[in-house]
Amino acid sequence: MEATEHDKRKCPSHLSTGECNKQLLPVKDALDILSGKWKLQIILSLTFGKKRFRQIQREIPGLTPKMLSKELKELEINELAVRHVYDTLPVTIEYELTPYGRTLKPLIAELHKWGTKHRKRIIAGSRKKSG
Amino acid sequence: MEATEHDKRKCPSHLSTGECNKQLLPVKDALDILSGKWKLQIILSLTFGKKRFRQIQREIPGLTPKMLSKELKELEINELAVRHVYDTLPVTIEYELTPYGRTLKPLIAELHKWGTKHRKRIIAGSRKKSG
DNA sequence: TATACCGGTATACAAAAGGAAAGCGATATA
DNA sequence: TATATCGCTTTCCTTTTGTATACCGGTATA
Repeated sequence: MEATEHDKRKCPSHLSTGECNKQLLPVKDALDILSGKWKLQIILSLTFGKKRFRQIQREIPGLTPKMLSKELKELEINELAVRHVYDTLPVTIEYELTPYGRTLKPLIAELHKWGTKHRKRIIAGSRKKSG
Repeated sequence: MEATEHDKRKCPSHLSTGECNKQLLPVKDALDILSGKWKLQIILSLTFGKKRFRQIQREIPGLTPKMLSKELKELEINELAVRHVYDTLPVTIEYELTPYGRTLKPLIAELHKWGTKHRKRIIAGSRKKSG
């Protein structure tokens, strides 16, 4: 009843392969937004308040201005962060998480939850393998 | 009271920068497991039952054996999938999601939820920008 | 004048991810 | 003998991602 006789079975009968993949698009979107070497750290940095460019850079060792610039732009495009320009002399610029950006919080919390369990499991597993 | 006078503020006072980054490691783990061009599709394919190598490949247009092989290995290492070798002639091989692999479901659902809202928001936004 | 900070950009390069195509040993089919 | 299927691996190549470094115009500070 559960062996190898399901050669044609793929998706639930009401979904074509194409529809299945379509379901994955939003998942990929969410994943893309969080992916990239510095995104999470930058988002985390901004959850603690408005920050200036150099300030973020100083907080995150190894982060180059090019990368920071690029990632901040992506956050802006996705409306997760805003760039404020203050009319001082010289101009002061600050980046801030938007309320929308803060809606990522529960999602990141879920990732953290699963990731924490996974760390325990895999580390425990590798200990066992040689014991 | 919320302008530029918080130059030293970074993390909550009880967390050092190092501790903050440590909190991000499990999040990155979870992200890494789901990242990669074909992972989600492969996982999805396996949620509908055991599958043989070529079978998965046929279901996912564009997926090369090299990539499939690589991604399946990663799933195995993380104990999200198992590789069964049946003693037939020639040997038959099947891949299956583990119960542990199925624990990804709620996480993927969360990603889907957020991603769906985000799609709507960004698509609506880009319509507005030229209207 | 020289130095440093600000908010970045530009250029060149290296590393990682992914794609295209061929091939391998085995079995089956004609 | 020639062809095809299975479960992959290998090699070479392109694209994407990230790094290193220098630089820009502007202001401030010595």
